[in-house]
Amino acid sequence: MQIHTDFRELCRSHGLAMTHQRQVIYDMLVVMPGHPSPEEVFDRVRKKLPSISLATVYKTIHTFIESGILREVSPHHGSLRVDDNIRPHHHLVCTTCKSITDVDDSVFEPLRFKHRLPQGFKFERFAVDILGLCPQCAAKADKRHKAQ
Amino acid sequence: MQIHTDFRELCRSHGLAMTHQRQVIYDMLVVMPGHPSPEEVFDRVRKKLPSISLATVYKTIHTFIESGILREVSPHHGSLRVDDNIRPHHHLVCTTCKSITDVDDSVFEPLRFKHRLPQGFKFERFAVDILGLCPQCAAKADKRHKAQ
DNA sequence: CTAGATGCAAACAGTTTGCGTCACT
DNA sequence: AGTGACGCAAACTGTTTGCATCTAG
Repeated sequence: MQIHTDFRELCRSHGLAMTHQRQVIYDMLVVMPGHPSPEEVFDRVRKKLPSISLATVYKTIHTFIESGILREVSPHHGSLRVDDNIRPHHHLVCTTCKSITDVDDSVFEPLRFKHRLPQGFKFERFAVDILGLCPQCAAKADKRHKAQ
Repeated sequence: MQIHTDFRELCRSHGLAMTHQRQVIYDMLVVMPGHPSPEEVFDRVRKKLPSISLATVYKTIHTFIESGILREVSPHHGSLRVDDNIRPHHHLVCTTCKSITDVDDSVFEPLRFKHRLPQGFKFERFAVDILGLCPQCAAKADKRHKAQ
């Protein structure tokens, strides 16, 4: 499923040091179904590496995310956010500052299924995040880029 | 923007008791832009209602969500979830048990913008959640429904 | 040899809970 | 009058940090 079969190579190509812990965490990650939380990863990695600490799992996952080896499922974990907008709409989400702005659902063509959903899933609605840089963060990134 | 202008009526139609705290929280909520967190709501409500407690704000927001007056922006707050799938895909999310399953992005026609995004927003990618009931939760809900 | 990774414990942030009191219906 | 809402403090869960030690490059 992954392009890199060799973890050592994967680390090198992303500028990361290769450690035993990282190897075991990564191997576990790609094998666990359903998008595990750090705690779940820790519980399983622990069985192979009894002395590992939860802090290391967190740090490693963040390192993987920053280097692009992994993604987080959603930019919205962290805190409950309230939506009082009852009209159909989607969210413009800044990947840097995490700000959320509404856009009307007419910004794009209605979503149309091409295939059936997996058997037994009872569809309710879509929630679409349009990820990118908000005007403020885009401007800052631009400046930083020019300065270099 | 809201259909109900009268909060007392809104409560009645959702089977909720009307209290001063709920009124102030609700008024604040619809006025605050950018999908505030409970803490942010608390900070502002406090200025009008100095004796209110954070716990009440949390309880009230949950009450509003359960009764359908509000929604949460995302079903994914709470804990970091890791995604090792580098292929374009979307997520089937169960609104009851919060389980997440991947579906290939070919389940529906590619998203096509109809209008431009707001000026200055630098688009990166979409993240689509397909919300509904997973097979297990759908089956349970069905049983419960028949039992009544 | 040295920068950076690990493990531990303590600190934090966000959220929930138990319980006595108070207020809507 | 009775059910449920409120306020407070304490408990909990998920996450981060500081620091001493160890290890990959």
